[in-house]
Amino acid sequence: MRTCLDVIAQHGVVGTTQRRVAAAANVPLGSITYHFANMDELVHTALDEFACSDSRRFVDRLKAAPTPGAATLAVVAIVNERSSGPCRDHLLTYELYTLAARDTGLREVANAWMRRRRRALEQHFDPMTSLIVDALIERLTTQSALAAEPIDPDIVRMMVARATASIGVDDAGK
Amino acid sequence: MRTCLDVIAQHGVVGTTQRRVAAAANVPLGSITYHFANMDELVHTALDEFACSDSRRFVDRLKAAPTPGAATLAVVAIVNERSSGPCRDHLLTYELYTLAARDTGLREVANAWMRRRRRALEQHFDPMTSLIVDALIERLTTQSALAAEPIDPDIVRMMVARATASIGVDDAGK
Amino acid sequence: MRTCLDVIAQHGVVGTTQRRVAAAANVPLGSITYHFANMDELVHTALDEFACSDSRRFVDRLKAAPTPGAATLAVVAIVNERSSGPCRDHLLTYELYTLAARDTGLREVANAWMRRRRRALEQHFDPMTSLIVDALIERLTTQSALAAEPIDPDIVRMMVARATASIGVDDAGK
Amino acid sequence: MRTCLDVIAQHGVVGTTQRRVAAAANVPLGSITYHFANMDELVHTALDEFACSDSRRFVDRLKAAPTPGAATLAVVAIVNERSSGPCRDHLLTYELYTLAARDTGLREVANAWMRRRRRALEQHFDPMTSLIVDALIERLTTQSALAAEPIDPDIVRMMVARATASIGVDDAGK
DNA sequence: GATGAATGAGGGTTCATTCAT
DNA sequence: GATGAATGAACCCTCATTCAT
Repeated sequence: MRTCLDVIAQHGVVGTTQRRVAAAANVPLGSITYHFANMDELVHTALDEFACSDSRRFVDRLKAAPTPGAATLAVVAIVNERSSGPCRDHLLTYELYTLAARDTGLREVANAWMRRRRRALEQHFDPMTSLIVDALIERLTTQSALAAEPIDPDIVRMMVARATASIGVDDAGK
Repeated sequence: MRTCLDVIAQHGVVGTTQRRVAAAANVPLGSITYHFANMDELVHTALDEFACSDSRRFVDRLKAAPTPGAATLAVVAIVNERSSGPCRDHLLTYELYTLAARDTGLREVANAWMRRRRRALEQHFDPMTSLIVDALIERLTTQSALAAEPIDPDIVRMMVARATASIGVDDAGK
Repeated sequence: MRTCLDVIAQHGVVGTTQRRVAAAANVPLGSITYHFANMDELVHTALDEFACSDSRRFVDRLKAAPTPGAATLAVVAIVNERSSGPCRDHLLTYELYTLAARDTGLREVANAWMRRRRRALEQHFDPMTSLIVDALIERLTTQSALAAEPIDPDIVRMMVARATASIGVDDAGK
Repeated sequence: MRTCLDVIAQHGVVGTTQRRVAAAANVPLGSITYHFANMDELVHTALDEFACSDSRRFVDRLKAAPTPGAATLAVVAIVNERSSGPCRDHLLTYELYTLAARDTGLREVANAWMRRRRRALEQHFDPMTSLIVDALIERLTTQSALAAEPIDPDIVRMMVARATASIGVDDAGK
């Protein structure tokens, strides 16, 4: 099952075939169609699991932060990790988005995923800031995935600080 | 050529075949392989053109804004339009991102696209704010594309205002 | 077992699979291969039973006729029933013929079936007439199964009368 | 195309696959699906052609007979040929019947075929006799195809004579 | 004895690509 | 230059059959 996600990450949904998954997982070809009625069901199940496990990691991380400041650092860490490491998660994220735009079933998966991330952020920040921070995380990840060189961690820190700082300012204004 | 983008938007890169494009464009099948060496080249060319024309519209729109306030309004308008209308542009955007994550050639196309958008924003905002605003635009667009109901325009206005407002505050602090 | 015949009648031998039979009979899939060594054996057994029960009905019916005239009426009734009702029997008959033409085992089944029918007729008619009547029954059944509208019962009566009448003439000549 | 009929005759519609037809015809596999949209279309087309050419031979033969007596001899000849030679035609006939019982498109093909045969007979005999003779032809053919040993030509002659003779008798009675 | 999970061969079909016209 | 007929590789999927339970 995780193998399927690896195949999707490597070849894209476009290049994900039963044969490739079966070969990568070292299981007979027939077992794929035996356990999953459809090719669609296979991809759906795999991406669903990805969305769940990925958001769980995200949520756990933010839950562990005691203060907004710590939460900010956690966000910075998340972005930096994604920027540096292999972009498997980022690739899968975009495959999910792309399919979700057309497949009603996956749409709810993607929605739930975004919702969970936002809720985790809202434990530390107000809703608007949370959405902005979430947007920033994704944008920075995308940028570093596409850019030739990784983003400077310092810049990431500054950007996240700026995005979260606005609350303080805003709250002060109230 | 534009027909190809329509096919991609409708069926995804996954479901884009020479036959479908040829049929949709009312051109003979052979002409596809005649003008484009590869299937990849066809998709590449089409998405390249999309990235150019889409960013051109974006840039023109911001260039027409005389003040940062007007630019803010322009951004709000852009988000609202994308949220309400058919999501063709959004679909193509994600197809582009997804392919770009794997295809070196398209990566540069996507990079250039993001760069152009950011530069357009930087005519009115500082670089960090620009990136945040850009992130916000994309996030809101994605959200409305996946959500069942469109986002409330008022909320969009408030969010963009918040994102752009931070500069003023920040600048004031300096 | 009767369920298997239903499946054959509905989908043809072409579309008869163990899964379909098992599902239709509400028995576990494994029980099919457990009781029948082969798929062929299953079909063979089913068609054999059909041939037996079908010819038994035919024979009983003719045996009940006291005179050649009553036998003629019985034949007319048989044709009319087959023409009007659901063509399950006719479908199975043709599946049997088609398979028998290639399968030696089923060939004997089909032969025995035709023999029994002929013998039943020969209780009332001479051999030649019996064969002609048998031929007529089948032809009329086929025709009504393929035709859009059922055959007029009156015509059936006349045709059968004509076919059987020849004996009288023949016998008179002797 | 004729090769397809050969494959059907040899393996039955059950065992007729694109690969087998392609191999038998010495054409590439792709050409099958290129020229025929469906597997069904292939079989339909092939059986249609068979029905046409077979009935044409039948019709031509009867048309060449100058008198009812000559027609009777022609019928006997037809039955005898079918009984002795390879049963290709008989096999195809039954495949056609079996499929026609379920496929609306082929049903018309089978109907037209039977109609043409009957019309040819009606040039020499009255309608009822024609139908009886037609039935007899088919029954004798079936019988010889399924029987171990071929039918005695003399018996065939007598049976056909009996079937056609009835008219004379009947007409005399009027 | 009875079951159903597992297998892999083979099915129809789609498709990018080639090349004679 | 432009076309579409032709090709065969590869796809998803169905299925009879096996065998551990």
